[in-house]
Amino acid sequence: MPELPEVEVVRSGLERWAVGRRITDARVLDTRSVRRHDGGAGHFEQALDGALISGAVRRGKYLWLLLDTPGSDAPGPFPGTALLAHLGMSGQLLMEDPSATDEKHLKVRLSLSPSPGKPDELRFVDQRIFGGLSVTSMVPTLDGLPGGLGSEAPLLPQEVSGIARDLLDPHFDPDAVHDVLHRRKSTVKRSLLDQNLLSGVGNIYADEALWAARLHGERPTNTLRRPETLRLLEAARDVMERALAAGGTSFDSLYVNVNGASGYFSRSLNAYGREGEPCLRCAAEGRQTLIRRASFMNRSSYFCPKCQPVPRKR
DNA sequence: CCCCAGCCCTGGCGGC
DNA sequence: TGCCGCCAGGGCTGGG
Repeated sequence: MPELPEVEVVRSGLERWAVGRRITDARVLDTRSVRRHDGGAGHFEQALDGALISGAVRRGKYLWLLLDTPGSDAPGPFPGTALLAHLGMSGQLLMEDPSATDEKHLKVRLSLSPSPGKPDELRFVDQRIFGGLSVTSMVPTLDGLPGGLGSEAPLLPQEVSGIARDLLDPHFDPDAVHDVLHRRKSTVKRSLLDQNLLSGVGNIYADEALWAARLHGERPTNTLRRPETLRLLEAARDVMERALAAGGTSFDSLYVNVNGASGYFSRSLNAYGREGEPCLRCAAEGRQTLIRRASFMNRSSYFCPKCQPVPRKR
């Protein structure tokens, strides 16, 4: 289940292996993987044909390849287009030699212009088809700041324009997030997962960040004090940075990075998935407390009832 | 503004 | 042994 660190691993891989090369052929093998593309699979293929990949950019869990398309105006104020990708639950972007056997769930194949020492195919593989690709137009960012990591241009794919900056973005503003939270009538975990407030945090890292910051996910946001918000955001950033340093965390064996190496990292999580197991912080302090699981938005939340006390009903 | 249910989808797994 | 139903996940839509 790729979350932000895994997507960043993919982005940096694409920057190294795909940027500067031209797409010489695009083939959609399963139209469901391009269902969000306006105009259908044929148009998707046509839009990529001959395009030069000039950058690899990410915001939250969205990543995109900047395209210079032949026949369009030369680089300049014209925003251009991008190949936008979301990996969903099980998406992979793999650089492969064309002779490599097709993956069972191969959905899209892009042939790239030859480049010494680099594989010539970029493949999109996706078992569960929650992810997808589309070719989309770029629009200006509202704040005039760079659209994401990997580009200084103040531009974003149109679909990403409503997605907030993520915790690894140099322009992320924690104080502004606190101000919104304090005004908002909601709860902390729900807001952590709100991609319009901050992006890139999924269910796993939300639980890990809450555990690290000793906050309960049902805590009303309007009771948060600024230091608590900053502690929580810092914890979330820290969890993601550590995962990124390790090459991307995932305990889903489906996930592999852009070079095909598994991003699996067997570091034990502190909260997520640990129902009935001891809270490690409590154990270190000489207590035995068991991690609890609760239903949340058709998913699960894991927390320590001692370090993360359930807020009183108001 | 906020919340929730439902949908997209596959395959692993538990239960019978 | 096989079949069925449940579960996991993010993002989006539409309705309350």
